[in-house]
Amino acid sequence: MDPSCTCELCELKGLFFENLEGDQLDMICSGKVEKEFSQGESIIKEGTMIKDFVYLKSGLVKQFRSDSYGKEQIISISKPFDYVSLLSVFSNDQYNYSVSALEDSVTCNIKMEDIKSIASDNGNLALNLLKKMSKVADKIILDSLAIRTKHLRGRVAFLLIYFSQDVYFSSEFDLPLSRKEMAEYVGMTTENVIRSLSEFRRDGILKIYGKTIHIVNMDTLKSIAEFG
Amino acid sequence: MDPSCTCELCELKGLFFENLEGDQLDMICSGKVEKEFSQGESIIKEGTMIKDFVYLKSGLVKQFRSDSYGKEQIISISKPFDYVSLLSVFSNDQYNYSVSALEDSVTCNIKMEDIKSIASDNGNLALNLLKKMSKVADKIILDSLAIRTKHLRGRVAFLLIYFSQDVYFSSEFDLPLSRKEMAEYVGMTTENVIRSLSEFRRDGILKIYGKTIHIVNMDTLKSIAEFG
DNA sequence: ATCATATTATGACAATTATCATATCGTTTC
DNA sequence: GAAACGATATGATAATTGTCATAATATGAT
Repeated sequence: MDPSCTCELCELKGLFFENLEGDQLDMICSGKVEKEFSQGESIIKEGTMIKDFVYLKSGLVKQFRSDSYGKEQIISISKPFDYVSLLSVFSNDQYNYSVSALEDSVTCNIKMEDIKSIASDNGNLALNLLKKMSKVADKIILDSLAIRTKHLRGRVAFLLIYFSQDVYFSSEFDLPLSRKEMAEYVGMTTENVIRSLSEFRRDGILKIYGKTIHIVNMDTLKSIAEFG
Repeated sequence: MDPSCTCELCELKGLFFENLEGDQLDMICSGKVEKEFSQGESIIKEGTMIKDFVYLKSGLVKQFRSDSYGKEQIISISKPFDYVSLLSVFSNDQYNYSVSALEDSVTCNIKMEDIKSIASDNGNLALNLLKKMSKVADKIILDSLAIRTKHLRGRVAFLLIYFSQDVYFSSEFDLPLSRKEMAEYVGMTTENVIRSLSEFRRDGILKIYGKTIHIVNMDTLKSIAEFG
């Protein structure tokens, strides 16, 4: 094996390439390109040709698209170990969504041809991809159903809990989204996101310092996310 | 090859099993079970163990789940050539959704072990599955985003256009959903679905005879789906 | 520092949607 | 056929959400 290959040491190897050895790993390793993006930078643009299979090594990204009015809708937020160039990649030749960096991020890019050629030789890797993809797609669908049934306050609560429990593992964190982006994600207006946050602050559920959120009363917030 | 195998003649063979020959095709063929369901019958129940990979040979089905209030939400409607047991199948051990027949339907059921064992031997088949699955998941996500941005009348219009253009290929058809189910699909109340239909009738866009819908003015309906 | 600009914030009001009550129609059951 | 039931239908009203106006605060450029 190529001794200069660093993929063997990559903590994300197990994500897709568990069953990869020798020549196949060398192929991925020599063909891969790592790219860095600063906060706010565009990673993938809706409508461009798909050339690479992209996954996130570090940082946080949003996937989004424009609706028929030109307004942006956020489809999902992904952290490392989640896909980035997920769904369209195996069925389309161009991206259905855009992706951009919510925090400074690093991606690993592998040519689609390489992935496809290896997957067709290595069924276990293909099955692994299938498993991972279905999990990610499922989460997007279930989250979108969950959001749909909630009232506005519940949607904002849902989002705050997500950041606290799944992304930052703390009751205090900096929101990676503007109020406007939060609105684009949960399908409401910016004003109503702000109003919901203000109400939570007024009711002693949150402390808010600009983008910094401190969840004081998680239990109440959870019951709002569930029923309110 | 087993001469009694009928899979070779199945018009859906190309869907997933294009690249299947000899022993592998025999394995699928001898293990498969076809099942018939009458309109309204349950095909898959949320929460039960996944044993089979199921696809639809004929008919029409809905996939749905219950929200935290116990209310049903329809996730998607599938016709033949679309998946039935789509997403959860490769990542979960139990179903996240239920499936039931909107019309008399026939499914073909293949043991998950057989699919997995063949996919791990046959990367091209696995890639084919990946391609098909990502297409289906993508459609569900994009449809759900599209519905979310519309007002009530636009959602009902969207649904009617879907049935007319993608399922029945006619401007006159029998709705396979009750008004209540239509509401569960597009996220609104039954009363408002009925109201929207009544308005369309009043405005000369539709003729309605119970479950039979005749779209008289498709152009107007399309502009309502797009902007109204 | 100062200006211009975008984001956050709040209120008043309008539009949309849900809820509740009630009526009609069609189907099934006896 | 009559009774009972569920689906469809419509109106009145309440609740929710969006729109518009305006102000305060933060951010970035010069």
